[in-house]
Amino acid sequence: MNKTLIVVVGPTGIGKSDLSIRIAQHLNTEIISADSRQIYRELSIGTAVPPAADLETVKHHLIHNHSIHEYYSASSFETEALNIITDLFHTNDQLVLTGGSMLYVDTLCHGIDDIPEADPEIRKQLVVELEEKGLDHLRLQLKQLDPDYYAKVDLKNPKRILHALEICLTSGQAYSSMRTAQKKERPFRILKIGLNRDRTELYDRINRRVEKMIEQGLVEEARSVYEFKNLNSLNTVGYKELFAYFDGEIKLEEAIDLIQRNSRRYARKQLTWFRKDEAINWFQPEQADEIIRFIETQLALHD
RNA sequence: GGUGCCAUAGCUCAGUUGGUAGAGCAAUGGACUGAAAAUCCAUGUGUCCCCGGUUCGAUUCCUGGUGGCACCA
Repeated sequence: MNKTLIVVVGPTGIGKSDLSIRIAQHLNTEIISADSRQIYRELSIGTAVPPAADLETVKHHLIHNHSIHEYYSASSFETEALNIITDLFHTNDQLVLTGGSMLYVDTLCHGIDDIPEADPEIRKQLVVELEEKGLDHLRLQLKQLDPDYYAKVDLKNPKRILHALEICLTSGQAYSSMRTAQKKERPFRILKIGLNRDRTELYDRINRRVEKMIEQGLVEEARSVYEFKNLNSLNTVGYKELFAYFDGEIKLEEAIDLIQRNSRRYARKQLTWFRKDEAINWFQPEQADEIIRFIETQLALHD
């Protein structure tokens, strides 16, 4: 197996994009993005899509390749990313995957269970039931249809209950019977690089980056998609807070503060997730040279 | 310089009729398999500004000090 996928992870605003470009240039290869919001072509500023110059320097995949109106999921990502990767490995021995969407990275590295897509009508119906009759009502249904999953699911999390239920109702089978939790083997090697830095510095950078986004026109970008604010794709830090401002619920200053706070929390959540992944080799952002050397060493080991 | 008010968690403040204290926000830890930048759970010890006094006991009352604010000179 002489094909290697170099996976760059870390919290938002840490410098993953710059490092990935550096690595891709060094290896003369391309980058696949694992970012659940950069895939939307209607969004650029608030999702921190790399500048055009960077996108020209190194070829990037899975950026701006969908619309906010399309259905998308971790499973869609697995399929798309795997197709591109398989294809590119015909001409490259190494590829770079970079992104902060924890579940997407995980799905690509380890796979996700083969579960049918939920019937949109059933989902719609369940959402109505949740609103009108409450979570208890859905819980009871799940208890009957899939007692095994009911026993281990987070019973306070509406999304978990609703999803399990919609799968049971769509497929006629228990959701838990389709959950294998088996890790898929990939026909390539995965080398994970994690980026982290002092928490205070990271937060400073995040705060400043948000201010820069505002200067670059984030308010206008958010306004251009305001009419679709109920789409899931727009339930996103940087947009939802500005929608509240457009609705007259908060002042612009408050919206900006909230974007900063929610970005900080997102970064913390990413770190919580990545921390438990023992395959990650951690570095500081300014260690680019060391990282390149580390990758070279690791690649040589397997030749 | 004088007078008055204030000093408690990272911030804004509440409170203890004297028995060493708690809200909001911020922050932190965790969960996570088709909505994941989503969704959900959990977490509050801090010289109660400092020295001294009264008291069995002071963060609380008193003297002095320091710092801040306001007003008067």
